[in-house]
Order: sequence, then structure tokens, then C-alpha cells
Amino acid sequence: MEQSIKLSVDAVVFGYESGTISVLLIKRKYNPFKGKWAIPGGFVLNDESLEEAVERELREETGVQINYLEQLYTFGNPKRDPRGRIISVAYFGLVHPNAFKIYASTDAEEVHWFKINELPELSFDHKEILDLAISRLQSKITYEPLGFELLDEKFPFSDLEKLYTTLLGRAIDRRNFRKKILKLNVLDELSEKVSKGSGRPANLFKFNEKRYFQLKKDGIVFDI
Amino acid sequence: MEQSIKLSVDAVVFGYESGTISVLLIKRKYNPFKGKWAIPGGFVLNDESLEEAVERELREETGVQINYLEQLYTFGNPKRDPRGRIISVAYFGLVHPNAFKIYASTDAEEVHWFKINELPELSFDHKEILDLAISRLQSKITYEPLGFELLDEKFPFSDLEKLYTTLLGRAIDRRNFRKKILKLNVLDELSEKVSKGSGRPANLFKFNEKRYFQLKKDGIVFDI
DNA sequence: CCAAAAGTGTTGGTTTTACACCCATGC
DNA sequence: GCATGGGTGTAAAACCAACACTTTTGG
Repeated sequence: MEQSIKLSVDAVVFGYESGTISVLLIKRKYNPFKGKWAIPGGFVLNDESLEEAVERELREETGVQINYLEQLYTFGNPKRDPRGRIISVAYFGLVHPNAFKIYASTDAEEVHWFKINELPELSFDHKEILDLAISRLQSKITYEPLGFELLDEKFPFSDLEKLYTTLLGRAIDRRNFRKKILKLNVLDELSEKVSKGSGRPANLFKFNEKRYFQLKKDGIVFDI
Repeated sequence: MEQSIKLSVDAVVFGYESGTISVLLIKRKYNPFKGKWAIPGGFVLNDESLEEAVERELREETGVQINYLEQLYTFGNPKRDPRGRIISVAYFGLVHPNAFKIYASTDAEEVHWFKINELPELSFDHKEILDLAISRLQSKITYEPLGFELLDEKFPFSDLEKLYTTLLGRAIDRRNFRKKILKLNVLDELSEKVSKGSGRPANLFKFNEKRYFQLKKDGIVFDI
């Protein structure tokens, strides 16, 4: 019997802003799961690569320009989609949420950033996909530097600290954290300062892209 | 236009025996690439899961019963297969090569264990898949214990040492290695000994499965 | 008794942890 | 001047890397 399997891609896109990590979800315009929240994605065209398909769907449905994208996992359970056998190659993305405006179109009735501890009910097996993406995000911080893809270009050290605290879900020692990060030699300290209303103004830092990506390649061992 | 993409699975299966790591390959019986070596695999049936498909193809083509299987990566380049758009979900497997007899059938004209530094030319993009699998195998030893799935049930410590030396591609300090491994507390020392012809007989060890899998779950940081 | 592989401890250097006070600013 | 967040050093403990000789067997 002829194979009748269809191929889709989905993208779990994370953003970080002022102390919380959010995920980009769309409200589905059509059945199945019309009116329910879902991870953005859709069918792959015959002549495009998987990455092209993800970027196209994200652009079409949400207006997001992706900053970092990697393959997460392929979900192939025969029963995962009520329309028939549809397998999905899930991707994992990171963006600076402030860098653009999201808007809904094509299959999306609405687009929204959800904090990862305030998620709505999801369509299909998207909860499973999202859970896997979250655990991948968490484990990434133990073997590579993280932040460039999520933080603004210039940021106070405390932003990075807050990002790690959020991802780890626990407090960290500020002094030791700063020493460890600075020793990685991926941050350049700027002479600009920023004041957050009250308290001493903070020095701004930026990632040194070259050393950052070099370190990603080399890998690190990083116990905070 | 209707989507016309087909879905296949491929499995890179590693085995370890007397100091070398080998990969299971088949010689293709049919075109394209008839007579060339390839990673075992094939099309997914409409109603089977991806894992079922991998295990079925391995059984059919090679007779191998797999011991450990994980998803590796999904290859979706539109040009990767001359027959049309075929995407492949690649898996990564480990077996005890001595535990059974391999034999060729269905699409395979021949099956053979190749040492990973003596590989033949491969069909499709299988070299890329295999290279990725090898680097995954190598990186696995830095974040989880490894050996249970590759070594015999009972083995002298030197077998484990040789496995690590082979995977790392360099010599390691025997004393420090032994200390580090024993500290992980995943090996049970047996009172049996085995003699390899000449030299002092070695004590046999076995993995304590419970603690081994617990440690896999927890993860380790392991610089040899 | 020789060759071959197995087994085993100590030391110095490095890294990691734990921990608390002063600084610069806005109000 | 006080509340707020930013910035900083040190000492003890844990961990890691380097290093070589003795033991047990087979021939």
C-alpha cells in the first residue's frame, strides 16, 4: 500500500523579557482545534528544506524573524493528529522579543507570548513538544553559554543573572556567578551605565560574538 | 499542490568488540545505489510508529535485535534522495554484537560490521548521518555513563578502559580512570576472574543496572 | 625467571564553595 | 538619610592531574 504520511514542522520559540521566559503561541483559525492555542507550524512544501519551512511558517503566522533555530525532535506517533498520519519535525527557537512586532495572519487568529508557567491548554501533542523544548532550554545552560540569543544587545549583568535564575528555577550566588561568567571571557564591559530607577546604576555588557560562538562550538561544563 | 513527501527511517547501529567500535551497514540490493553500502532503514508504514519502523527494518534487513535506540536527527534536504523528496528520521542504536548472528535479507544483499575508521563509501547522504552519529557517540561519554549497552554482561575493567580510549581516541590515565569510574558507583565487582592468556587475571565487573540508569537520568559531568 | 597485564596511593595545584559588607544613585 | 540594587575578596574544602612500583599469572 502506498504511503500516505504528511510532513509538518512546528517551532517552539522562546523569548526573554524582564525576568520571565515566554513562548510564542498562536490561536488556530481552522479546525481541528479551531480557537485553541498551538505551537506555530504547518506543512512542508515539496521543494523547501525543513528550516525554510519553519521560517516561512513563523513569518506567515506570527511575523517573527528568528534569531536562533535548532532541530528539537521528530514526533511520529500515528495517532498524534486527528486528520490522519502527520508527523512533525519540531524546532526550537530563540528570539529577542522586543526586536519586532508580532501579528497574526494566515492560519493564526491571534498570536501571544505566554509565560512558561502560565501556559494555556494546547492542541494536538503540543504540550509534549513544549515540555521537551523547555527541558532542552534548561539543559542547554549546563553545556554552552546562553544569553546572546535572548537578551538585548546591551544589558546589565543582573539581566543575565536573572535569566539564569529563571532557567534554573533557583537562586544562585551572585559573586560566584559573576566570577564564573567573566572568566568565560565572552562579555565585553561597556563604559555605559543604566539606571533602573532606584539603586546604583549598573554597567552595561555585551556579548563578544566571536568568542561567544567559539565557546558554543567548543562546549563548556558549567555548574552554576 | 498536494504534498508528495515520503518518510523513511534509518538506524546507525554501533557495536563494540575487542577494542574496536563498529557500525552495521548493508549492501543495497536494489537501485538507486545498488551494490553500494548504506545505513539500514526503509519506509515507514502508515500505521506504525517511527521506533517500530526502525526496529522492523533492522530485523528484516540485518537480523539485529536492538539494545538501545534513540532519535538522532531528521534529514530533510529536498535533494538528498534521487528518487524524489524523501525525508529520513535517523536513529542511533547500540548493541552487543556477540549476542546474535547478523544475516542479510529483504533489501539487503549483504550485512557487515565496519570498524569506524575503515568505512566504505556510502549511499545517499549516509556519510553525513554516520558522521553525526559518531560525534554523538563521542559526546555522550562526557555527560552520561556508557558501556552497559556495548560491553558484555561481565567484563574486566580493562575492557571499559579500552572502550573509553577508543571513543576518546587518546590514552587515559588508568589509575585516575579507575578511581573516577568506581566513584560513580555503577559497577559491581564480582568474585570471578578471567585470564587473557598472559598476565595477571582480571576481576570481572558488571553494571548495576538500577544505578546505571539512574545516573543516566541524572546526568554526569565527566572529564576523563 | 621473564613477560605481560592487573592493581594500587600520594602529593601539589587548581577549582569551587561559602559567605557579608561597601558603593552609587533616586527619592 | 534611607531604600534599592550594584559591585567586590578571601579562606577552607573539594577535586583533579601527575606520577611508578608491586602483584599475579602463563610460559
